[in-house]
Amino acid sequence: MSTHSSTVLDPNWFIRPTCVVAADLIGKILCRRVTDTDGQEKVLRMRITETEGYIGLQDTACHTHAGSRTARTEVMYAEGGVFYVYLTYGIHHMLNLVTSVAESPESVLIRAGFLTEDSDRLLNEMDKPPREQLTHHSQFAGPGKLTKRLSVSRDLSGLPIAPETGLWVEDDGCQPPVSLRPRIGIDYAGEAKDWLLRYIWTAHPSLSKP
DNA sequence: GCGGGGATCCTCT
DNA sequence: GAGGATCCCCGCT
Repeated sequence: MSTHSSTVLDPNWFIRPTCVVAADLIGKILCRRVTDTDGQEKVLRMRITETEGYIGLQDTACHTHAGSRTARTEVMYAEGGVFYVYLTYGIHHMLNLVTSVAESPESVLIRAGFLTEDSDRLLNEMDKPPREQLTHHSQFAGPGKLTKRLSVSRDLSGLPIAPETGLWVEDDGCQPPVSLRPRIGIDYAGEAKDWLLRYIWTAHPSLSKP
């Protein structure tokens, strides 16, 4: 049980420079409304430990590089405060939060986090296979695993980051130490692959990589 | 219409 | 550390 009070981040909170949002999101709580086995609505709460910024036209690792604008990437051109979800490697859904002003197609990828204690117990109870029930689920290291466990998929793309959509972010005042790293999995991106746009909760065990 | 590649993860060695 | 899973997306014809 948390004794801290949390406030919901308004979609307008994301209409700021992408690097600032990506750094500020470390320690915030990603909240997902789910239905448990009894048909009861519950909320899973995952504290964010790792993000990456993708900064639009000049960023060769970004889907909107050089102004590329397709049906998939259209939502990135919206005003900050909506989701951008896409499929990669044919398997994994990637959860992004669109940032900055309209026509500035940038976003923050959520890469890792860990469940609050209450949510960890809830997810264990919801898992059907007995073998899974013994597994400790609290660490969500990697963007594909994270979306799978939180049931995030493409149908959320373009919807607002708000409780009405069932996925939102809360702030309870947590301010962990943050370090910068190069982004993961973008070796093809020329000099942009070395940009320090990956933000991590310093030395946290839930990170996808140190 | 088609072909190649990808902001990953898991398994096997 | 290497490789396969698996399929949407995009660029080209």
